[in-house]
Amino acid sequence: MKKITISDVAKHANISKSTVSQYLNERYEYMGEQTKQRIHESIIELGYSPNYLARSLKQKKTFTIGIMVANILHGFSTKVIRAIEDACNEENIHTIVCNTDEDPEKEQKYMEMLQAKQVDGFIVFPAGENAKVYQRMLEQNTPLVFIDRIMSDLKIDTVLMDNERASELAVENFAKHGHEKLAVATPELKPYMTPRLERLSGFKKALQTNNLPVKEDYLISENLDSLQERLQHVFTMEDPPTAMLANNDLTLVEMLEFFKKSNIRLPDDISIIGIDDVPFANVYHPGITTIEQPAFKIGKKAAELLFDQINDTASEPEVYRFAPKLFERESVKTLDE
Amino acid sequence: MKKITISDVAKHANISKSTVSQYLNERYEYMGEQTKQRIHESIIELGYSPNYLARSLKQKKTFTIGIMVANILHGFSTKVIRAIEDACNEENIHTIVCNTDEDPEKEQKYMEMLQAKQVDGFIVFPAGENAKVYQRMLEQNTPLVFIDRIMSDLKIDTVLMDNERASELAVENFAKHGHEKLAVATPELKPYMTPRLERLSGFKKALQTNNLPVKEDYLISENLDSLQERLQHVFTMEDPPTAMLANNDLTLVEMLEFFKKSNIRLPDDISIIGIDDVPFANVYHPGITTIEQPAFKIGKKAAELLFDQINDTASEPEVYRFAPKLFERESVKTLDE
DNA sequence: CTGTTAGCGCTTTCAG
DNA sequence: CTGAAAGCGCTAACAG
Repeated sequence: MKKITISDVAKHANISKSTVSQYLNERYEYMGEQTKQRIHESIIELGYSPNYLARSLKQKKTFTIGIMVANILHGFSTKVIRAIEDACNEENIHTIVCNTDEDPEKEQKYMEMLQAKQVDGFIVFPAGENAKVYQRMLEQNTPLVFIDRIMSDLKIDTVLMDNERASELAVENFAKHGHEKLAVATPELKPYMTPRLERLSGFKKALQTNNLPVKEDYLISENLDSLQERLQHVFTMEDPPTAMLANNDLTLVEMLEFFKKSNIRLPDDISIIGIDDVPFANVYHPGITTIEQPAFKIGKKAAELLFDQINDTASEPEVYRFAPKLFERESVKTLDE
Repeated sequence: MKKITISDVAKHANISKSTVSQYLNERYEYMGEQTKQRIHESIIELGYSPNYLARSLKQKKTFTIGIMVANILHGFSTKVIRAIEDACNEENIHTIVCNTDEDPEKEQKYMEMLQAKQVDGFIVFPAGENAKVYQRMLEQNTPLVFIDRIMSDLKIDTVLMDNERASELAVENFAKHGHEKLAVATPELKPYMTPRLERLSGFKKALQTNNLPVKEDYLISENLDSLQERLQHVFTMEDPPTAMLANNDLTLVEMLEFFKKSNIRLPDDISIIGIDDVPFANVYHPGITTIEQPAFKIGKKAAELLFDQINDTASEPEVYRFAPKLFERESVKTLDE
């Protein structure tokens, strides 16, 4: 089946290409009613469908954006992406999402290929040390917004959760229930991993403002692979914590696995709170108190900021933070005096 | 910053456009070593990056495919997508994924827009009654492969799990542990929802081959919203089941919620198995025996089939089924005589 | 080994 | 109100 083009339609309707083009772009201000009719009929008769590629080439706009994410398998990313896609759908924009696996080279390659495909902009969860790449985009005026990680050297719109507030929420909840020996577990820290860093610093700050002791041994930052060993160590200390914050969902799962294996009972032996939403929070025994990231708000905002940049209606780049929300369930035990 | 094009490079290198084009496409068979050098230098000096749009227009190939999925928030879809993207990455193909929310109109609109963008093909989780749309694609020779749902009227490559086998696996496991009163819960059935249908039919068949009674009351197919009520009813019958299969992850969660609320203990009061992988299977008390879909294999195969169609190396359309895998944990109790 | 030429399918002045 | 013509950036014969 041969591709049929605008010229075929024009010929069929006995009219010129440009008029058909006008019609397609709904610029029928001065167009004859019957011309319109004729075009319309020809289009359906021929089963014409326009070639956006050609249009984009001319208009220098593809109505396509790129999203760079570490891994779509991660729940937070997936939600953010969904929110972005919903926002894009309203504007008839499509999204190409790429998994960088936290590999800066892979990210760079993807971004360059998408640029070659002339995408209108990028929303990226930055994969670490790629500053020069972003810098170049900036210089080329490529619309760009970051999610989740702040790169302080770069003037780029960034949207993320108020991570310090999240830890604070957790600490306050533990404190309210009478806990004083608070621990936190976070995966390995890297300088560009804003959320982990901020959640940890927020935790420490909150300890202080709540006049709670900060014990270095309780501040666990460890590769997920070896987290369980580390926990093993902490929970065989003579004065183990009574409450523990999981800095993200993966950490939570590791913790739970460890507790299960070690026969440490929730919430009697240990109270926990997890940052990040997990699908089983409700059905677990006990239900797990969680602090959710406003993933949809974050995605929506990021999309809006990008659209503003694309449409040249953007203001100065800023960092936008969204409030976390605590869902109290049963995993924090109330301690009596 | 003005976009710099192939002509600029040609001019800068004192050479013609076509030679530069050759260079870019690595057809430097007869190209002078120094010409190559010159081009190379000009390219970096000018910071040239090719415009794939223009190339695609000419070549009639965009190296982009569309994926239509009900909702990326669903775990199975996400995994399949990830597998597809990995396969695409090897071929330098990009994917545009669209959420249809099971809405055929939305699906149709998306597919038509992507066709207008000249994508090279589609992988789709069909959203129900859109046969005419697919039919048209077929007639236009648009490469197309289905995942998860079979549309028997259409000759289209389809890849999915062997769903009947999954239920059979569950029944066998229950039987092995001495259970005879087996129930199954599935969300609402629609004629095009192959997996649900097949899992249910597989369940019944397996009951028979294992000489187990099939009791209609135990075959629960219900909207997720009202599933809990229905379970309530089943578990207050005089002769409740001792084992129950959750036909998918969402159903599992509903079931667990119900059991928790109703103080029905796992696995003492009820044994369960869930089809679909869930992130908490291991950490739950008790660990939940699950039957996993080979999502990655499915995604990979779908991508390969699509590539074959794109490259005109495809054989006759077929249905490909992949084996499920059972992970035994602690949610099935062994019954004594 | 390199340059010329003619498009890919569409949009967009600019005349008429 | 409609048509002619140029051109978006690149590729692909075909000459030379």
